[in-house]
Amino acid sequence: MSSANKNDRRVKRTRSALCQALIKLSLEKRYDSITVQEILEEANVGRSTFYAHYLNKDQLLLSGMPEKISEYITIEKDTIIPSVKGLFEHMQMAYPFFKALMGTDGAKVGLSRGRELIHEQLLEKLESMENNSFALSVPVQVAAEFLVGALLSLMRWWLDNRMPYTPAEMNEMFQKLAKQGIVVKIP
Amino acid sequence: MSSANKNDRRVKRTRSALCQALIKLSLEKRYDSITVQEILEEANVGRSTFYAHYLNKDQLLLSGMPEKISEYITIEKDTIIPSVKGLFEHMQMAYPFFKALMGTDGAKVGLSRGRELIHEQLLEKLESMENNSFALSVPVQVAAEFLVGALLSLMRWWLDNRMPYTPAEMNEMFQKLAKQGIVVKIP
DNA sequence: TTATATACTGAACATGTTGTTCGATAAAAT
DNA sequence: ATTTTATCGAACAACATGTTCAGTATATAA
Repeated sequence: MSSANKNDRRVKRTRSALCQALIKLSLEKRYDSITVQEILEEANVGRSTFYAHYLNKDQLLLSGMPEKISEYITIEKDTIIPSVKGLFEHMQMAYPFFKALMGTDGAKVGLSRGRELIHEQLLEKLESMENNSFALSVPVQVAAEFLVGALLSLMRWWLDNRMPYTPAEMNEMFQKLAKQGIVVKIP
Repeated sequence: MSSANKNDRRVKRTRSALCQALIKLSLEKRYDSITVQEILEEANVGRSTFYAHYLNKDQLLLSGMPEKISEYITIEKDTIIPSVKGLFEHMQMAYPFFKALMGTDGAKVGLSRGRELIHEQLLEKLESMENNSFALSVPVQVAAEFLVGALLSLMRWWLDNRMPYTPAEMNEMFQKLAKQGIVVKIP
């Protein structure tokens, strides 16, 4: 694969067209049910050209994924739990892509990779947190799994429901849930 | 499909063989990569017979899934968050099946259905909770998504890591995380 | 602008999977 | 023993995947 002179206009044009086509299609139907054939037709690209660039459909999707989620999950001054405001903002900006990637009918491979990235990042933050006058209520591994699952779930729900809250609100709620739990005693 | 005299010995034998074969295979390789052909060979069942019983591979898997998770997520006397001890116990008993269903390399359709069932159940419990001198810190929908994701994530992690804690311990940790959050201040 | 390099096309191909059909056979139920 | 029906197994069409190759179009660089 990989003809790969990334600066050649034709290469950029082809890759872009394929990526756009996949995203467009994935907003119309289940990711699993999308065939390479359909992508080719939508993008007006030849079959052999596709395989000159990507190994398969999944690799095409992953090629559009940022390498580091780190930049979007940050620790802010007076918070204990990492902030995910930047993450939701980024999702908002690239909504169709993330919908394709992690929506209910999205790509398993996308969710899987996303989970890895977020897990990595969150685990690091949690571990650094432990040296900071705070202790976890359960083993780090368990806390990390709990949080990753919860966060991914919220992300997905937010995408599926057309982003019903602002990124700031989502972050606030995530903070509250993670830090204080889901329940508040009535005074 | 559906020859469907469920009492016929042959039917029971065939269905059982197919189900066992799928589970066995899914412990050896990724669910996605398992073909009907392989299942047939493993189960020693004819191709046409398979399609007489199930629409496809996914339906075969789902046929082994309990209709109601309700029985395994219960509300106990002095807890606020529903208990998931029974759920983990049930997973322990049917470990290979649940590994196939929801392990990292498990079936997307299985996870998806599992999510629906647990979501339903958890939402109901949360709503009934609200009438009971407790309030949620965020909208019910958000809390439910958060909890479902977190729980599924823990379940999957627990299966992937060969059940490193007892069901009672998993329940305790889930309770703590959900009720009080992940962090505890050092005294 | 011309020359060269190379990305793209499109069709053909082998391979593998899916789901269906049907007559023959085996094994249940009665 | 007879009837009913589940299973077999082979053949089939439809479709998707990934590869190959000669011809064409189009960047880039001189």
